[in-house]
Amino acid sequence: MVRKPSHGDDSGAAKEANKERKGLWSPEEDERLFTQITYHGVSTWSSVAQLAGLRRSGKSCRLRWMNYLRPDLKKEPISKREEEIIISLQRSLGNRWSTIAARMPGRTDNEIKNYWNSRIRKRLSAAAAAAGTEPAPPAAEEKVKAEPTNATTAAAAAAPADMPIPARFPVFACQVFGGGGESTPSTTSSTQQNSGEESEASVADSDMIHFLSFDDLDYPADFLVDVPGAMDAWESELYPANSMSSLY
DNA sequence: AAGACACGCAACCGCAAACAA
DNA sequence: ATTGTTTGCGGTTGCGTGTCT
Repeated sequence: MVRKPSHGDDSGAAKEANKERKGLWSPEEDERLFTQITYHGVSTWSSVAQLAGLRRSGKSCRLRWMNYLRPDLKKEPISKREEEIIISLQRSLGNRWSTIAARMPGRTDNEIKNYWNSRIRKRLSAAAAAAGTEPAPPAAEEKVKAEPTNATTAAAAAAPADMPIPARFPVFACQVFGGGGESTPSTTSSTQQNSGEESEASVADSDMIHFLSFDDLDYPADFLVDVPGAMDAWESELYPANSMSSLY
């Protein structure tokens, strides 16, 4: 795969004009895509590309929107706290980056995957090498369902016996576009409603993006994923349809 | 100052699942 | 039931940039 730094540079030939563009996105392309989705939403991604006048595949448009243009993305670097969450979720779920990302508001699967591959994995490997042990293998699907693991036990031990599973884990409330109606992109139209105060807050300030990040929590990262049922309880309360991916 | 190297990140690819005709 | 299309995911690649020698 060869990817040229081609943005804005279409070497002119007429037959090239109909060719799909690849490579980095230009600011103009970003603007076209953003405007198209903001004002008209998404029916199919290939139609978005067409309507926006972009010579990009629908797939490429989707990726650009999901990983870069989406207004609800966090721009700041991944925090220490978030890193703990990633490590913990990866241990429980394996390399299911989209599932992990769904539990980390404002973060994308690509971002988390990159962060894992470029930083955490190396660090864990180095630490394991220093300790003379193999790095822990990615969690298998069965591991999640299996008997409590050492990590689980450790986390359970770390959490006070009487620590209740919080009624509500950190709430992700995102209402990007005010007003609704036609101008509301379909990509956000399925934003889940939360019960209670958070949902009211998100509606009250409808042009703002609200996050209550993991950093606001007092619970240890392990606790979020290792206490059996905790995540499910959280997820099912916030997302009754059990469809985290429908957020986007 | 310049070349080599390492790292982070954006974006591609292939595949599988979901959906529509 | 079958076929074609679209979407979503995870793995991978390679460019751009910072750091080191």
